[in-house]
Amino acid sequence: MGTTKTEIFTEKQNKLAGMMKALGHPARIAILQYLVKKQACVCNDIVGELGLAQATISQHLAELKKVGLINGTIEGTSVCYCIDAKVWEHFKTVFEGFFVKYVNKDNCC
Amino acid sequence: MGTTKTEIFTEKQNKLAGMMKALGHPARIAILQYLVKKQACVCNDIVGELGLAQATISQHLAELKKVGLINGTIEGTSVCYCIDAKVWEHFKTVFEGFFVKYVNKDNCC
DNA sequence: CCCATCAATCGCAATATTACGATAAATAAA
DNA sequence: TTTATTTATCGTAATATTGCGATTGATGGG
Repeated sequence: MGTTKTEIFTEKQNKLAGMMKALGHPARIAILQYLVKKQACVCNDIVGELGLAQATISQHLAELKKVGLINGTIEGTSVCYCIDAKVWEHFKTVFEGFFVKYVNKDNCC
Repeated sequence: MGTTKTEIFTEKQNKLAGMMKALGHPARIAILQYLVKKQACVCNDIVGELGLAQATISQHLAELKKVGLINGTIEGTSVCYCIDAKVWEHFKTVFEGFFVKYVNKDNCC
């Protein structure tokens, strides 16, 4: 128990849920919004922006990297992060695809 | 520790993250897809559709209800569920608003 | 009334997530 | 070389999530 039963769902369902989950934390939302706002690579002043410890930010960055939403490139002694435009677009498309499917009929409730 | 530090984020960031989190599990994705496919109120044959115990499904339904995505109306001895069109539309709009903000410039990474 | 059925809730166990201090590894500056 | 800075990782603690069996409360049929 305690583990999600991924084997009973389709690959697509698991993938979509994973994408949503990656965005399911305010720190990760904030990080992405910051990167979007800066419209450029951003060295890790993210730690200064949010009120979380460096180790915690690093963990959140790793999760965003895991789903491919951000890239990090080593820049001397620090690391620069930016949004992966292609993956960002993919997320957008997949999410739109999910929500577009519902056409409002006359439901009872 | 262990708790998300909601107080350091904006209301909007917390809300958006909460919405994403609600969709961050394949069972909840599957439930919504099923309701969308049926395009109608659906009594709890959802339990038969997915391979999860009744108690577990009930929990997932409760979470979807919590964010308002579905409504449940008592129909005799069973309960009928359907998607809340207004909230569905709201999710769609908010998600689109989040993703639209990124315009691809020439980034370094 | 008595029994069957359906769905929410309780209680529990297993696992995942969040957060942070401490440490390690890498590079830059002195 | 020594020191400072930056970031990933480790270890740990607190809390949340997932899943299920059992129970409860409600309704309908007999």
